[in-house]
Amino acid sequence: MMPPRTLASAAREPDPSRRNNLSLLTSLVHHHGVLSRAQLTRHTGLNRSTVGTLIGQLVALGLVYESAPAGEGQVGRPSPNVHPSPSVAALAVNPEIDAVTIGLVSLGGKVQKKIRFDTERIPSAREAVNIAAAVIAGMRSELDASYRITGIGMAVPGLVNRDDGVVRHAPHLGWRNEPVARMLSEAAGYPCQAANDASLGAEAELLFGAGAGQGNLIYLNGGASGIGGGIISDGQLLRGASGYAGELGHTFVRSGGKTCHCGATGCLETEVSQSRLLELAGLTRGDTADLEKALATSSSAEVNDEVARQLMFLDIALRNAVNIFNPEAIVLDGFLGTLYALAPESLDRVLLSQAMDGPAGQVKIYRAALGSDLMMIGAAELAFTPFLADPAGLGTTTRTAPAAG
Amino acid sequence: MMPPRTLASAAREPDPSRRNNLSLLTSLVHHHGVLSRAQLTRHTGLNRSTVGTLIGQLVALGLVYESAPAGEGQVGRPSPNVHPSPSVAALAVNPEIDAVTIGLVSLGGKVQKKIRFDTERIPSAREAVNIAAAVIAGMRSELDASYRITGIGMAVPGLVNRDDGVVRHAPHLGWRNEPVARMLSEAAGYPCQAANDASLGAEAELLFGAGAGQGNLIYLNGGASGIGGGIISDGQLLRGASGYAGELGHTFVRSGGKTCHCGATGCLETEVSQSRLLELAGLTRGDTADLEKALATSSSAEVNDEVARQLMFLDIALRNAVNIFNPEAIVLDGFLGTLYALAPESLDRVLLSQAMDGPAGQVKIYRAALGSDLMMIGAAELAFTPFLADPAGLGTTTRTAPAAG
DNA sequence: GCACAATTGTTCTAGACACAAACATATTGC
DNA sequence: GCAATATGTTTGTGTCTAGAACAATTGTGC
Repeated sequence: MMPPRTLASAAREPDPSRRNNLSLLTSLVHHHGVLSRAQLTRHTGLNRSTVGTLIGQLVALGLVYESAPAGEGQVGRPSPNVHPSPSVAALAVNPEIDAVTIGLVSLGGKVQKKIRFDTERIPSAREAVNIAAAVIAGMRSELDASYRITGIGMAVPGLVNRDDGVVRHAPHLGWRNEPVARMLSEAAGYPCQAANDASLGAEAELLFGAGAGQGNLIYLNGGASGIGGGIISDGQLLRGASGYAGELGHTFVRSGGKTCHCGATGCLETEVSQSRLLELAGLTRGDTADLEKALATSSSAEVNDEVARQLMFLDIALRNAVNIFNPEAIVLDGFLGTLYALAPESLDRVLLSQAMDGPAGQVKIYRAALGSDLMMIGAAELAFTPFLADPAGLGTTTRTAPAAG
Repeated sequence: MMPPRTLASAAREPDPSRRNNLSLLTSLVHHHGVLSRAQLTRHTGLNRSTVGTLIGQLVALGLVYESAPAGEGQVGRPSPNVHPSPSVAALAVNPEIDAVTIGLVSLGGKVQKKIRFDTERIPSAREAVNIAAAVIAGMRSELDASYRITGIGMAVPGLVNRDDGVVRHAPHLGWRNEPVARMLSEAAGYPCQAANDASLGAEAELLFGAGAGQGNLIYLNGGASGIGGGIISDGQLLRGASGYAGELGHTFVRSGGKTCHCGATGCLETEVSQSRLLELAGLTRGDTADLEKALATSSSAEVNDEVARQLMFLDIALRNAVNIFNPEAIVLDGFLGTLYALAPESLDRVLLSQAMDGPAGQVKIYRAALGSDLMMIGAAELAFTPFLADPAGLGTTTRTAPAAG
């Protein structure tokens, strides 16, 4: 019953051990930026000669390139540096209430291009997809000429089923059950995956930002449209059964609080909000940067009270999270970073005294480091992940002649 | 041609791929109990012939044995069943406020022996270790004759640093900074690891109990000494930076609540407690079984109110946990299982309406299934884990001489 | 009952791969 | 310059898994 064998076009399957080792090396280079061959040998524990052949294969595939050794300081033969190829890249898409941002991120986490398309009103899923597809179509000739695209990653502020890329509910965008990944994939012609924006932010901060190197971190982002969270445990993003995990914005922090749009009462997101701060600071419209400036210079008692109140609720949520996760780091982004900057010692102290001895002992709070590139890097990681799991697999998908970086 | 080579005493290191495959097979057999060779072939995706040689090696090592095929129903040559060897076993130790329980659990999760040693007062760490060591010494000749022991696992109700086996703080036992793993290891002569009891309970329920087969579950246990929790995410126990993760008993559920022994206010553990229920039910002393009987037959309004109150707080904690983890299952043990049994539909309904759409959609609540064997199985898993990671490695460690103590 | 299909264990062979050893190369320190 | 050190490179070897061919065992159709 066996016809000759599987179709000849099928990619040559390498042994799992080879695939695993290539994946390991590529991931290291991607996440560290530059590493010497000797460093790679030490990090992987592989043999010198093995690393040699593996790097050779990666170079032949065009995934990394080697440069002349730095050549100073060390005794012994200098080891060439291995860089991620800038021509391997992923597309990133981030729809928000007032814009759709499209980015091009190359291996190594470098944002090569970022295009923010402002919208007059909140975009529908279809509109967001069309905008993204149009921008990508515009870049198409450049992409085909100079890049190998691993796919598209989409960061959506809402509940996203990571398995099928369906947005279950994005309250601030007003989306419900939108299969955005499939829509964008069909419209743009690249494979696409979607996930919650804060989860991707957590991943980006873990790999390239404030939490670099930590295995356990909590990322909390406060924006115009609420509070999102992402949790990294043991180096892995917490996904949950469908990829909905991480909704720390709906932590219970107050008995008898207002009803949240999620249906419950006393959620962190309803008690701690940027809009209330903006209002008190006398800013009718403004972003996080404006807010920070206003709050730092304000001496109004009303403002100070509100800041203290919000810090108290933030503390309850963080205490909870620390007890549950025992993280090494907490990364605060957006206006939550602003709040923390206003009174860092108070939050540090309260957390230390109120959370349990063990978990609180080591935790450190950081402000986010990646700024506006964060979402692009996080979303791109979504498209890099399958590629990193089998770097040689992309070889078969290679598009027309690339130019060297 | 062959220079000295590495010292002859060094264990023969198999290739990582062989080790990995042996580990995979052994874990499957351990967690499923019995599997046919054909099933193993399908589950692992390995070749028939490869599975053959691997099973052969495991049989030679005495880790599994084969039995005659069931021989019915299926067309084709019958495939022999592969069983975990009952002679491979781990020791389990669980100190509590009124007893120390020592168990012997064999591969496959079967509790072969369980000895409960009642204590007149709360045991100190030294006393608990001495009791365990004495019981193990008593079993020593039997262990040496009929078992291969992978090690000792200890389940402690408190914060345990999993890396070094130090109990940071066990409030109900009154232990602080006790290096119990090292102490017991020295006293009993077997390698020992320690972890939080509820975390191990979660793992046991995942592998052998109510949550079998689920990748994401939350386990909550309510006992005489408070509420402990364990979280399984993507098939892995959440450990956190030091293994302290999972303290769901200290989730914030009430503004202005009493101060908990942990230093914070409004913890789940202070609002939902077994002792208050026992009191109202008129039981001066009693365990969970007594309580369940009393509550089910009681018609006192006072009791009903208290049950409703506790259910409300439990719901807040569960809602939080569901939003954060997006689990498939919640497993309630101890008196929390009792509470749930009293009004299952109310908890189900509230959870569905108050938690966010996505995460709550799929979650199911179960009562724990393993009963009193739970802690033994969970603690033993602690000692099985390193063995399962390298099953062939144990062969070299096989004991013959008993003297160690 | 007997032939045939279906499924699985068994044996043998070949290809892939990582490692170790020996050799080559490049830099530091004296 | 020369030794010491560290690393790239080349070559051979042992291990391991997949695949093919064959054997064994059961169900099914006539």
